[in-house]
Amino acid sequence: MKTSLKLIAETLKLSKTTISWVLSGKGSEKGISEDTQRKVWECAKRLHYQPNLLARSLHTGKSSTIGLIIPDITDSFYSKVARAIEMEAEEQGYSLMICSSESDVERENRMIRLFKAKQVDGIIIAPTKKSQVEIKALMIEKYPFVLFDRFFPELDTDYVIIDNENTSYRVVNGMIKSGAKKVALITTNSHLYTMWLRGEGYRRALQEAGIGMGEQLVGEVKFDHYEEEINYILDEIFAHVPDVDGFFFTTHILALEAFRYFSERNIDISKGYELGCIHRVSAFRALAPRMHIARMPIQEIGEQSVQILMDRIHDKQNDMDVPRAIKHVMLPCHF
Amino acid sequence: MKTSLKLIAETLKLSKTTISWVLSGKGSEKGISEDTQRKVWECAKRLHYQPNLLARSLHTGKSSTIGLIIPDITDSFYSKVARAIEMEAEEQGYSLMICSSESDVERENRMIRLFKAKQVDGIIIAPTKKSQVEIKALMIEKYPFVLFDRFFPELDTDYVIIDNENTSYRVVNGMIKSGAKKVALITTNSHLYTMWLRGEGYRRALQEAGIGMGEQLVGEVKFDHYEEEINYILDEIFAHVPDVDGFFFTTHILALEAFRYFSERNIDISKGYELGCIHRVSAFRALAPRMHIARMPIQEIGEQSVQILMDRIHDKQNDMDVPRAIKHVMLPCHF
DNA sequence: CTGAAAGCGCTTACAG
DNA sequence: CTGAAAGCGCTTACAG
Repeated sequence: MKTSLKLIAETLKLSKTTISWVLSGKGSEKGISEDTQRKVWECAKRLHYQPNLLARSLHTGKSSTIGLIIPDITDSFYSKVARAIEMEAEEQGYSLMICSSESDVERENRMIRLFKAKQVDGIIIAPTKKSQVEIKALMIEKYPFVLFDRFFPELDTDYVIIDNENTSYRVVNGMIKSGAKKVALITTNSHLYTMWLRGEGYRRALQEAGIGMGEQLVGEVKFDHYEEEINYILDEIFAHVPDVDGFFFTTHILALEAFRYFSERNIDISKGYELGCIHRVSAFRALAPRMHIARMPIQEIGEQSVQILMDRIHDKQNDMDVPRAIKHVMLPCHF
Repeated sequence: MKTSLKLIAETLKLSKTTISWVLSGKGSEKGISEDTQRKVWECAKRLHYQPNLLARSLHTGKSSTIGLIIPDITDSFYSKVARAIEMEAEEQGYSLMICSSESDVERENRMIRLFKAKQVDGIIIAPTKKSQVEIKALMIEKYPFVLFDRFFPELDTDYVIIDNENTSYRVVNGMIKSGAKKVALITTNSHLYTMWLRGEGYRRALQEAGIGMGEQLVGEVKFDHYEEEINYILDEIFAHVPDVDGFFFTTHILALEAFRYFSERNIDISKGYELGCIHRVSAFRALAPRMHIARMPIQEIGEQSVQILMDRIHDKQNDMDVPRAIKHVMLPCHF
């Protein structure tokens, strides 16, 4: 038989109440004798008692668990944020459930519903473009949640993002300062506001420098088949702008794929080209030590997301009538 | 008020029982009139009813959830296996909780206890070397679990691993066939049986080829500070064996770090060197397209781990007296 | 065709 | 100092 409060109570001929008080550390506070307390602890240990957290949560109405939904667990950016969130949550006494939406709206919606059904206390989401149905439901129900990395300008939710426009601007600016005159933009998913902003920063940098831009320097990669498509797109750029001397990648995934292309085409990018990218992966130090990189503030994203969520959770549990203001956190990248 | 069975029952002036039957799809089976069923569904939808899975699990004794513990969620191998496991589990009607042990035994033990307290139906673990306390507890309690990637030869548990010895052998053999004569081994964590076996494969390949080996060709990197240590270790190898012409890395992380070293030292590994590695990351296609790589059978590891766990879970739920035999699955890598 | 009742394992007012 | 009792939201034998 599984060890439960009841079993301990019967063994010791005490009530479940007493056992519960002692084991939850309220023994002395409730005035239970030292002697009894010792016996209870001893017995719990002997029978390897493990409280059933489901039962506890069912009663208390809180699970001390938060859910995290990311588009892709194998993406180094998201997995690093996941780790930061896990650490921060743990510090706050919460455990984390991680799910991957695989950038699939339906999957993401399912995950949100599942988290709610499992009574997580709050949810952190890096949403997919069209995920509004369940997100709106969360808003209506006042279910604690916070978005990160991506958000919906038309929805008034908490979110934690990086300053995409300015980050891009600074990276591209650095490339120009280093001598690049014809900088190409390699990007993807521009329908995401986050990605669109990265394009804006690129454009502003070129404009300010009085450097020409144009359709021919912009490569929009469809993310579904980026491996093949990037070949075509880079080929096109080289064909139309033979003197291209810089590539700004809006994500590390595109950059890595481009390196594969350069290698296959025997293009030596170590001279004559300036490269730029948002988010650093370790391979870059070998592939392109001189690349202009904006490092994601992983730690800060994790901490802020958890912190905001904690506030929402506590507000809800304390039944605040006047909710605190929506938080929009925009973090700078590291250079 | 939160929508519950009770609320629907009161609204419809029916019993909770009826609502429960209908909503769990057993309406017709239990002979509940079409009309009532329609009403129940309509009402549930209107009130946005979401069953409380905690309550259900508490009653049924199963949570339809499995736990996964990996040493590092940001490691591309583990995160890919995690994704494979998530997909496979979902197909079996289970959802997944992922935790990272950060290669910390105490953390891992805590995670195992937490999973049990949350009543997950089973656990999949890529264990840290010394994690035996809670693993043994799982064995004693007959709690369903399966190890992957790493295992304990002295413990009789289910596990899914790759054929480490033979994989290494084949990679190094390929390097030798391509002309390498002085192949260095760059490895780490050799106290892990898994890693030790990879060294064994290397040694067998050299031996069979009648190629000399020796202390000077073996670099054991302490994993804690591998970034700095690999510099020292590679420097040593070049110093003592100037004509070294091959490097076999037992993990992709070491290989990536070595590429950074080669780049910093201006060593052109594209000629005159054979390289080998277990597990492929996308950067390799740009860094060293000719590298000899054994690709991890990610999908198979995920599927097999989940499958074995499912069997254990079902056996337990059906109270099998005669447990089925322990499963040791050893998968080949892809070449 | 439908319902009353017990129970999963906890917590927590309330009572003495 | 300790206990009896209710309740969290479900499911499921049992009864009619």
